[in-house]
Amino acid sequence: MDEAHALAAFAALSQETRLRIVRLLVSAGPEGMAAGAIGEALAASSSRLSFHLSQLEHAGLIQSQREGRSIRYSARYESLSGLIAFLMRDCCQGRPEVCAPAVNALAACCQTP
Amino acid sequence: MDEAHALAAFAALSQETRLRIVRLLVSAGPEGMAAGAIGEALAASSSRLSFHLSQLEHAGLIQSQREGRSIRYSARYESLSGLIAFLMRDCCQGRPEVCAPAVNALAACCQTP
DNA sequence: TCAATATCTCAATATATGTTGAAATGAAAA
DNA sequence: TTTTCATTTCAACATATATTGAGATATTGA
Repeated sequence: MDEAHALAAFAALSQETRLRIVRLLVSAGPEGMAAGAIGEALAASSSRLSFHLSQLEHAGLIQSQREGRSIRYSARYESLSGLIAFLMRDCCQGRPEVCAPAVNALAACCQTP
Repeated sequence: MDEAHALAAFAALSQETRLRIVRLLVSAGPEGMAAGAIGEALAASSSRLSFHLSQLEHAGLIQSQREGRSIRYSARYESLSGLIAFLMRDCCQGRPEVCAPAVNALAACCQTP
């Protein structure tokens, strides 16, 4: 993850519809969801949804795969990880207590059974 | 961290100068840096810097404290943690391997001695 | 108090972004 | 091979954002 990619990713995440799409896909897991299902979940028109999905894909935050008539979108977890790592790089400088809250906050998501 | 705050934070991070400021302050530690030192490090004019610092502060990503003639800015680590947690909420759905890369990427920042 | 330093505010300008609705594309089923 | 379904493209419009330079405000030291 370099600065240009991080900027594109943050810009993509700074729009309501797109942030909702990403969060929906993050919680949908690696299987993702068909575009139509996403649009239904978010009450977005097809052209609006398509516009935002394409922005997210260009930013590298999601990926797509055709499946019959539908197109299935899923979160790219590696990009999200990379973005987080880029933002927090060198956060400690030898004092882990500084960024421990961030580490714990993220680790907590893995303990929701 | 709610959606509105997350959107404001991502919008703040989606601009080159502001992303650089945040990363500079993240690695500067809790003591932060004076506005002048930030401007010097980033080669930004005073009005431009002031504009972006104020956006970042409004977004809750940094905080300021006057110190004599200068104003010292520092990263708000709790906000960054909250943002990460908001983005990745429910990423696992019982399958920790899905978001383990993100957890590891962040934890790695604390092991740079 | 006066001058110097540090930072902020404002107005003008330029640029980028999101929404809508209609029409086009592409794949599958009848 | 025509129809149906799912998604994308396009143009027009409205809105938001970043930069610049000049001037204003606040704090300190002479």
